[in-house]
Amino acid sequence: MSREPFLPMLRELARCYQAFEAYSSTHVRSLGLTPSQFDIVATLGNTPGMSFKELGEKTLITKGTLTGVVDRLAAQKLVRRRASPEDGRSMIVSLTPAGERLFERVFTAHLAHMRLALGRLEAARLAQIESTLRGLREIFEATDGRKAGAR
Amino acid sequence: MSREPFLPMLRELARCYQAFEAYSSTHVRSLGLTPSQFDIVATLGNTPGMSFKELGEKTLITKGTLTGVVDRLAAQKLVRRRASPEDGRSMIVSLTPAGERLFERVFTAHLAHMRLALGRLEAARLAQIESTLRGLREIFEATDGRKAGAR
DNA sequence: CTAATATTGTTCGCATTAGTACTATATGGA
DNA sequence: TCCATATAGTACTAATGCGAACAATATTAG
Repeated sequence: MSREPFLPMLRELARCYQAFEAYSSTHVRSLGLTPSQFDIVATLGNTPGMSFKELGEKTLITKGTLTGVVDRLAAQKLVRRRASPEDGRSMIVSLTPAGERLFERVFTAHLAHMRLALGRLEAARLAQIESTLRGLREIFEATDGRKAGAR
Repeated sequence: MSREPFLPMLRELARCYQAFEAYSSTHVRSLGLTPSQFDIVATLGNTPGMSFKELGEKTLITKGTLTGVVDRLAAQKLVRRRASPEDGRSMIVSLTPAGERLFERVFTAHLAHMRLALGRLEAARLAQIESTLRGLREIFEATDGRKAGAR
């Protein structure tokens, strides 16, 4: 068979992320937003707005997807686009007043929901988990996938 | 602001999983499969087949999605459905001979690719990461999201 | 046995996702 | 200046992904 010692760990990574997503997104959807829409509203809250590029980096949504998600939020009058005064290629996305109100309501509720699950974890434990995750992420980011055949 | 101590950890969880997905799926796609298709082929490899329910549980793909993914694999003659002899509601999915050949080729290549990134991690370190992830997952699974308002 | 209930897989609607090609604009160097 | 290249966002395609409704079959209460 395979006998690769890292497979159980990878399986647990996928299951852990799925469990987080299931816990978080069920609540987000009950508030009337998709997870992506929530990410965007939460990221734009209490900011003067930002470019698609910056918004994509913060939310981990690729630009092709972002166009569509912002389109649907704009159709609901929750965000607005305006041209960047500095870069003719760039668009600034920001919350409308209705978007700000939604942000206040939904972000607070979602924080409370997450606190339900994670509120009992101590700071040191949180830091340890975060450090473990960062270490693993850096391994993937540092590995050059192009030389897949190399030893 | 928020000042929730768990937010940085959640952000790192999302980034870590994304980095894994990016590393893994780029390679899988270069082999001609989508990540979901690869998961299914890898799960069915070296088995006599299994029901949609079991396949969905192992791959973390929900049943509604699974129908479509299996449809597309079946259109490529890589998997086949047959009725379960035990349960009239249930379908058994298994690899065709072409699917078996694909499994051998693609699974081996993907393991090598993952070994590139993770091969240097020691067993103890892997176990520690896995344990951290399992602990976090169990917190999400144990928390009843329905009483979101409760203390 | 029979009605109520649960489970399995499919279908549907809607939204996201990655990848690629494309347009418009910026930026660099000759 | 002018050209080559890089970058920002959009358009497009194909494939997930989830939730809800559905038909067929199984299970259980009575």
